[in-house]
Amino acid sequence: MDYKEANFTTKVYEVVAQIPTGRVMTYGQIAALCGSARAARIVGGIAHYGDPNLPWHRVVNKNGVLASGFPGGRAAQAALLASENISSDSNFKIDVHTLIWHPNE
DNA sequence: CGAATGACCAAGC
DNA sequence: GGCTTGGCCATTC
Repeated sequence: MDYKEANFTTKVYEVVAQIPTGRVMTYGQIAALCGSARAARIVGGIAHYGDPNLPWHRVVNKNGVLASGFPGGRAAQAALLASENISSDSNFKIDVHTLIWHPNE
């Protein structure tokens, strides 16, 4: 992919699409990578109105808990995560210390 | 084009 | 310690 000339939404698509299996990212992290550290809500908005083919199930909030408005509920998202060896607890919370990934590692 | 929304975050009570 | 309020900023109607 090319470098600049990308709108916020386009960058979010790229970032989310590049999250490796078995890893997750936070909305704030993605927003910061896209140029607006405070635009975490926008990432969520894109997730709702944007491309449904992207692995949004790998995106969680800063607390390490699965998002709320996921189609089918958090149980559906947890099931997808379980398919990728990501374990979530009874509160749909994941291990932020281990599973959070960032592209520069 | 203007106003409202939103899958969040941080601070306050 | 958990719940409520306000602010953020791009996208959508």
